[in-house]
Amino acid sequence: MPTHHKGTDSEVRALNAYIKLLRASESITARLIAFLQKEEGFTISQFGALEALYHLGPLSLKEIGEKMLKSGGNITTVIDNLEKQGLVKRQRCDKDRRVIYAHLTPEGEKRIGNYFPKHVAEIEQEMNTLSPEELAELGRLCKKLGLKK
Amino acid sequence: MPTHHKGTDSEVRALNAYIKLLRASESITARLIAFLQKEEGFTISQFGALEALYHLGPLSLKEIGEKMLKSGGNITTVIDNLEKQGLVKRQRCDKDRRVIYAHLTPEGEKRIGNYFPKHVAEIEQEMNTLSPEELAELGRLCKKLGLKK
DNA sequence: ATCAAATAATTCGATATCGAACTATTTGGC
DNA sequence: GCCAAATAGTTCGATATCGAATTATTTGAT
Repeated sequence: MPTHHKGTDSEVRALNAYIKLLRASESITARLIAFLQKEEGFTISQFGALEALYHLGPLSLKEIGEKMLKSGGNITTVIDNLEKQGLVKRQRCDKDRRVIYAHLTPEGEKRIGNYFPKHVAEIEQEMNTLSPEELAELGRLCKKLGLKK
Repeated sequence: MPTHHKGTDSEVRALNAYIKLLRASESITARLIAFLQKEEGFTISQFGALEALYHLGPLSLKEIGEKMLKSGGNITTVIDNLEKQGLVKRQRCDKDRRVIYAHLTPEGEKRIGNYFPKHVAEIEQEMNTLSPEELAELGRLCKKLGLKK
């Protein structure tokens, strides 16, 4: 058997908790992506962009990147692919011509508006293994971690 | 202002908890990836494969895919790139010639063996915002979620 | 008013990732 | 023993993702 890493107790506790956090997040998200794919054929990034535009209205590509925690080059690609599908349209800003806004087309609005409630229902199904109190506690602990740095 | 989704209380609780779970997992992982990139230049997938081989010994490509929850086609690519860098080597199995094992080269062993403790130390830094009791509770809640389905 | 620095978006090359089609090999039922 | 089905890996086309270089535009300091 190969040599294993020996950590301090504190490291072992941290590592175990992190692995479980990651597994939970990844496995739930994987099932949400599978559902999304089956229902609408959107990728998770396409869904993220559509959802931001749906809830916040037209956004610059930079703003979309900030919401989604993704690089500028990536947002260009994702919006390209949504525009090809006719779900989103670009519009250059008149005040500042460096900026380009993306907004939903009627078709895009319809598709995401139809899908979003199903997405939330799926999340509820995934999370309802936990009681309301447990959900609140999980939220509190995750918030503390996410704020780090 | 655009129209927002109205969900049941249960949906709202689930959605809020899920978003925090995702944010915590993504933001910690993003910082771990940045550190990994800076220290060793590995991608997260390369790290995942190296770490599995380091702790478990030689594995078939299929086994690596199962550990990493990734598709077969993806594992082929990741192992290709590690092999190009001379960190891993493929070896066809004699008993069952469909199977290919990957094993660390001495260079690969050295690189991952040197890096892994730093990785754990980073995780400890990230997670030590929470007390040992909170880490245990987080682990318990995440485990319950991950097991779903 | 001018020009350097900052900012927004795009492009490009590398890697990741999926899923489907394909190849090689093994296994199981007859 | 033979062939169909299962299994392991690869290939391919599409999308994602990063970070660095590039282009266009705006801003700020002098």
